Amino acid sequence: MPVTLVEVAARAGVSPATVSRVLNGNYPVAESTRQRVQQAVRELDYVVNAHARALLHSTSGIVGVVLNDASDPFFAGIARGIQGAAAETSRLSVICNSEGDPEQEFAFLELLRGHRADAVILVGAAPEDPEYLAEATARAKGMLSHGTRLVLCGRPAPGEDAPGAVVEIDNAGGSAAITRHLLDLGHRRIAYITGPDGRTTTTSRLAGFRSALAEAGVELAPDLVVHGDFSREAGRAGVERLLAADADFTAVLAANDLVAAGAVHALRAAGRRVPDDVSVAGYDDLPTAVDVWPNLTTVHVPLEEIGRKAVELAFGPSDQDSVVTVPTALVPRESTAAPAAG
Amino acid sequence: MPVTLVEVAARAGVSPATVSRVLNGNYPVAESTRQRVQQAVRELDYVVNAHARALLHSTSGIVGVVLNDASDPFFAGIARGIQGAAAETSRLSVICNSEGDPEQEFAFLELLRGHRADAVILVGAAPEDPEYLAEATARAKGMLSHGTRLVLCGRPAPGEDAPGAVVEIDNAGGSAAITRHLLDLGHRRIAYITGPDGRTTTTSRLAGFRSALAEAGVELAPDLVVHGDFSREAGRAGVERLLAADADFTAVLAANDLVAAGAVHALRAAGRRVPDDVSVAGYDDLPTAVDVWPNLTTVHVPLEEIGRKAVELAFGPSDQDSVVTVPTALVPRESTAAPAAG
DNA sequence: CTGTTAGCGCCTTCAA
DNA sequence: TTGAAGGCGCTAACAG
Repeated sequence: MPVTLVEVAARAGVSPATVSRVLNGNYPVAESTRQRVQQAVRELDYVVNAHARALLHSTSGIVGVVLNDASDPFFAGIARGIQGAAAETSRLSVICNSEGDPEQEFAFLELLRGHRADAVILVGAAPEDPEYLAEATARAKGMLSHGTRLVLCGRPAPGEDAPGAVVEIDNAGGSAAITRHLLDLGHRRIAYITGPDGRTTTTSRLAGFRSALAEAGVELAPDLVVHGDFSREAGRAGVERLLAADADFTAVLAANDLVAAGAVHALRAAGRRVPDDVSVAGYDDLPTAVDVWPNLTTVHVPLEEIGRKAVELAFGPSDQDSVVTVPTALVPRESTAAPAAG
Repeated sequence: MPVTLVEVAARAGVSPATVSRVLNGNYPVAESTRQRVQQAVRELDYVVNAHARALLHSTSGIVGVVLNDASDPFFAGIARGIQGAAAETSRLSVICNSEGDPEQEFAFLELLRGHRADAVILVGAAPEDPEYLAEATARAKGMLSHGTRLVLCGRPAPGEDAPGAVVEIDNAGGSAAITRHLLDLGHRRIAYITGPDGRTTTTSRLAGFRSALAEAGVELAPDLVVHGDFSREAGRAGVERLLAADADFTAVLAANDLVAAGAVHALRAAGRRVPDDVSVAGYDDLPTAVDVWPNLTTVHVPLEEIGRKAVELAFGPSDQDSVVTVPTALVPRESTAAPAAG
């Protein structure tokens, strides 16, 4: 149904090759001929078939992005950066929501490979399951050997020998920094609501928290760590569990800002004032951190920049695999304060 | 670099045609042959070249989504629905952020046409500029005549004769409903912070507000309508302008929840309690509506469902262009209450 | 400067 | 049940 180059050629009274040359502009064509061709292109409303072109070049101009859920503000931020950087080089970014399901993730990888994506960017925490790791590494090798660049984004490289570039977030560092912030305010009994179990991000953020406590010589009561995921609901449930267990804490550090938002709610519902009675801190500095009242103290993660960096690595000149670690920064706001005396 | 079907054929000791038949499964092949072919496919880690296939079928399996900004929760919600529905039919969704710029929007349309997208879904409010309308209508006709389905989502059809399917949001209706909610609580001096000027969504939400007031016989002071966009900042600035002008109001209705969140902030900063001194209401029921304190009274818009509906229209059996209007629903929460006496 | 030719990877007749 | 041949739309050689 769409117009083809041959039809344009016929209309302009030239050969297909000439039309192609006008379109691509990498070749001398007489001005008058060019005019006629462009005229015909406009009249027929012709657009080159990207597939036919991809067949020749074995490059498609598409960037695959595989993430848990693009409507989650964390992923949305990164995806935005990727999309922007890709668009600047006339590349199309294809977003695939894996819902955190490895099977779906692999299925999308396959689809993208079929479309000969120039690069695939895997965003977000990875399962720590060794079986997954093995499979992922194998897939990664497959993609690379078939000419698709692979970038891991927000997750560490699956192993020493695993190929591909990596944009890591300094999760442990940021987590330690915000923990020290709470310690500096005078908190000693800090509860922690984790992310989903068995994910790299969860582990490293928790590790940062523990290490900062250890460094300060503060012991962590085991009942102060409650498991959750990255949702508001987890924050609410986490605080409710802490309160039900009558746990003794003056601050809550949450795996991310959504969890922190949920925690603030639950605390308020239980009649505890934030930060007067309990301080709450989050992570990621999502846009919603300033919707929460009091505004969340959190750790800024430059999401959009991470996305751009990933594209840069994907198409950068460097042929060797590189690892970039993006720094994080403490953002003190109103949800944290010194603990009440006593 | 990637493996081709011919190589698989060679490895399996059969002809390319046979491999193709095994892959597509629409044709009888001897069981033993099938086995050998599948073996070869696995060994070589072969994936069909989607471009070569697209060349034959003139269908690509991709759905283009053009929106302002996928990291905006409104668009993110719709995009999520689209992506889910598309994935269920093995289609890839390509997200393009136009940043609200018509030129970029058209550029993406061009790109998507080049990729022979099976359908293009245009999401979000459209400029009301007649020049834009004309251009958009022309483009739409072009796409359709070249075999790409077009669905407008969250914007009205550009005109009577404009082609394509439409998923409309009942903006005027929802806006009228929430206005009545405020009226029922006893508010008479309601300020309104609008969306960006000259956009269909802005206009229809404002119209709903006005019509509900008119219906109730309440006159609207012109200084109570302040212009903004769909951001938190606009909400903040809007309230500050109202306060600076010493405007007389007991409630603020915002164009969406982000604006409402900003409004709540500014009111609190000015020492006005919500809802005791001033009620605030939003629109869209974005996830962040419950992060705001007090939780926002708003109008629920089924974003994900809208996305799914759009895909349905795009690939549904119906050949005629259809218009679906998605209903909205009032969600009363804590940010609205009866005005203080006096 | 322009036209002709061949082929990218695959699928679909048509024959065998 | 399988193979051979042609062509989808385009571009990169190679002539002219």
